[in-house]
Amino acid sequence: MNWKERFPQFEPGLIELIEKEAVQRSFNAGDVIMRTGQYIKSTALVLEGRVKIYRENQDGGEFLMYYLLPGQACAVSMICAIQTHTSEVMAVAEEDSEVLMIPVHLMDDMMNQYKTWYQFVIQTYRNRFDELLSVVDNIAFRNMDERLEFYLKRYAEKTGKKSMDISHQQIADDLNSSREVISRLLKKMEQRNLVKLHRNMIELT
Amino acid sequence: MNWKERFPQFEPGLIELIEKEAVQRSFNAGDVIMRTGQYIKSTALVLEGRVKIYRENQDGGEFLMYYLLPGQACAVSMICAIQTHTSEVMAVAEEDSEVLMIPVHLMDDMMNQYKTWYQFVIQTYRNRFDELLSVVDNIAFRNMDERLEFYLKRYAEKTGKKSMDISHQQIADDLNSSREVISRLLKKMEQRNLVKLHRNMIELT
DNA sequence: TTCCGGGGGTGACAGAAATCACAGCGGGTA
DNA sequence: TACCCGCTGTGATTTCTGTCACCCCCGGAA
Repeated sequence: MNWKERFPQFEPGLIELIEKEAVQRSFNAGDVIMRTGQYIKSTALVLEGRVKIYRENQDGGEFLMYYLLPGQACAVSMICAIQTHTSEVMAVAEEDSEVLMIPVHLMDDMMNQYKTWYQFVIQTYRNRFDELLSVVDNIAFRNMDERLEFYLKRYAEKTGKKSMDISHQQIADDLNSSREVISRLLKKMEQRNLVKLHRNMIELT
Repeated sequence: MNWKERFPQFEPGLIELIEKEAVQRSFNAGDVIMRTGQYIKSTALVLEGRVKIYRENQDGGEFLMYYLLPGQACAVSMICAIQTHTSEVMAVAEEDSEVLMIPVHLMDDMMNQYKTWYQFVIQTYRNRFDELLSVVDNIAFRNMDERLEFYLKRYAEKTGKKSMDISHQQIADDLNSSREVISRLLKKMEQRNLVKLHRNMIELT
């Protein structure tokens, strides 16, 4: 699939510029696309696959904030590009993914010259901001059992799948919890007929 | 103080437009400037005082996200203005405050016509996004004792004061915790010589 | 002065979650 | 086949936090 079909709203001049200056990169499932603290040279637009954005702390803890789907962009890379120049988050490919990398030095001109780009950036800020607000809701107001349900439900929404190939340990990492807690909560959910548990796979019902 | 001195970066045409269309409003300490779910008619720029932005949940819980100081604006009111049309947060004046209200129907034109406004909006998104990231850090990775320390330290930074006129109950509300927990943690901080406790007042040392 | 309500201290307890310990199971590899 | 390692289940224990009960203290109002 051609990348342009992911961004039909872009105007011709912008498409031409991106065509000339941007680089398309492929990542395998599990690859780290961007590390916390890494110098940011490009803004990333997702073309195919699915990317998870994590917040990390010093002690090796990590916390899944949200997903990026095809047609979406990393708001953080747009922000960091101009402010701090190093990434505040980690981006990981959850599936094999295609990503379009646009050098940050072009951002200013693109914002000024191409209205469709400007609208895209504003829209990206808005969507990610909204998403961050619901992340705050979850960790500020909800217990782990509700956060786990939200986690599974969101996965189903984002992927359209009703089964998840994932270990309890990975879920615990995403929620910054521990494997035992997640196992126990999943068992309770199974007793309530919300899920069926298998090895390395969870069926959502 | 004239409002223009708070926004020296604005260009003449923009100042003229704001002068003509915006309304300046005064709030007393404790006044609610905007409620969750309220229809948004204006974008708010803070001229004087200090405004606290809260996220609320259905059960009456609230959670302080960040402060707005003079010269800053509510990113949420910019976002909601166009997307959902109702506020996702609550804004409360912590001190007597002056706020400039700009009707949202002007936003589109202002973004297009006035580069200094556009830059201001982008900058606002960035700052609030960064602030939200550190909020996520705190509640995702830190225990209540560290969150309390962050809360006090941030207050000192934002106000430049080294004493806080506030009850333990109000702190508990801001952190979505309970009065007893905050009292106990403050006592421990006092034993470590980080604070001195008084009635309705905390001295930061 | 007395009364009363809000602020603050403290112990007892309950529930959520993290941690430790250990056992069974399954799938891949030597 | 035998082995190993990662995934899962489960009990015991501890820590953190929220909740309940009850106390005293202060300051303003009557």
